[in-house]
Amino acid sequence: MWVRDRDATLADIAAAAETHRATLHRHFPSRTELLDATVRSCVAEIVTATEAAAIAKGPPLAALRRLVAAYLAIGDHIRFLFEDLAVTRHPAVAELTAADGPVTELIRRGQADGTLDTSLAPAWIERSIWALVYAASEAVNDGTLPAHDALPVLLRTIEDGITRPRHRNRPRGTNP
Amino acid sequence: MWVRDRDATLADIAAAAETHRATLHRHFPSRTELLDATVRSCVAEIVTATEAAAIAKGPPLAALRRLVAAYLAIGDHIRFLFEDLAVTRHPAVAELTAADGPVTELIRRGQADGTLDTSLAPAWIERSIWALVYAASEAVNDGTLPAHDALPVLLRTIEDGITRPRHRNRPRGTNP
DNA sequence: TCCTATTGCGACCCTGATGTCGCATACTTG
DNA sequence: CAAGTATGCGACATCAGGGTCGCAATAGGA
Repeated sequence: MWVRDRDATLADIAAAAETHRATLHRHFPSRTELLDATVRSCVAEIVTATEAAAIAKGPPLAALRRLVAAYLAIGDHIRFLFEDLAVTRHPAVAELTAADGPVTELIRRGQADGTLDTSLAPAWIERSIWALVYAASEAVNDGTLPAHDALPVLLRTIEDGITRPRHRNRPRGTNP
Repeated sequence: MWVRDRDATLADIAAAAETHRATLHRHFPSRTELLDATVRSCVAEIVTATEAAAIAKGPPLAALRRLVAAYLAIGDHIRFLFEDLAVTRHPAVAELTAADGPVTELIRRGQADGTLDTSLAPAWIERSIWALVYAASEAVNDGTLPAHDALPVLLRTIEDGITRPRHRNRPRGTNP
């Protein structure tokens, strides 16, 4: 796979790509440019997924669920961007998370219509979603969480936390 | 501070410790031994905090709250251990998270007494707690979340998720 | 078929970081 | 005060990894 470990040598990466180190240098003059390109590619993937989820339309909670599902589906990319601080601090990634973007807007909509907790700051809600999506993806990746439960479990955790439900009257989950 | 960046040169670390690189080598022959020692120290800190929270005693939810508060208080250490994959994979850390330890036991107790959701696997609950504690610590660290709200906000998120409360009848939080 | 672009491959240099030593200088402890 | 210990300090060896180059082989298109 790609740059699984940031420690990976260019030789390792080339080997993983079944090519030669020199060839790698022909495409990406320096190591940092390779990293940049990879990061940008991943960020683009996430942006695409976000747009595909049509966040701005429909009830906020449903939109949020679509978004989370979309993110979980590209968990590899999410993990790559957030598993390494040096990558996470990359401008492109920082912009993705820090910015007051469409996700923040969605959260505000959710708070406005009474779906989401207004006592939590949108920035924190957004961050906690990222954190849980990352955790779920990691869990799926290392086999702790079966892939087919991952989404409902993740949604349940994000929406209602880990305590026992007091009353269960809202539909949830996307699979039967 | 310590090994804030794993990329930090030994010279950097020595400088940060206001000492000389050679002196560092006298204490820790190799770089990896230094890392080991630091990781072990952090893990020990966490173990101590866990024990101090007296997890095994009292109502599970209250115990969980004590635990989360304790973890948040040593957020620096938690971040250090989890912000870098190479560190996270360190045997000592892996043992801390993967093991079926006292926290897992606490979660089982919580599920048994009806406090925690039994539809979520204990391993997942444990992981999501780590993820949210990490996220909160990070948020406090970078100024996104005011330090004084961090704990109640974190507990709220862990326990009830991000959706609007249907009924609020349980006391929460440790500060007025 | 021939021409061109791309790749494989090995050799090379260079930089930066690690690890080692020897010595001079405090600092503490008896 | 004296001995032993820890530290500051610079010099040095080593080495892994990044980046460059030239050349042969191959593929692919006109």
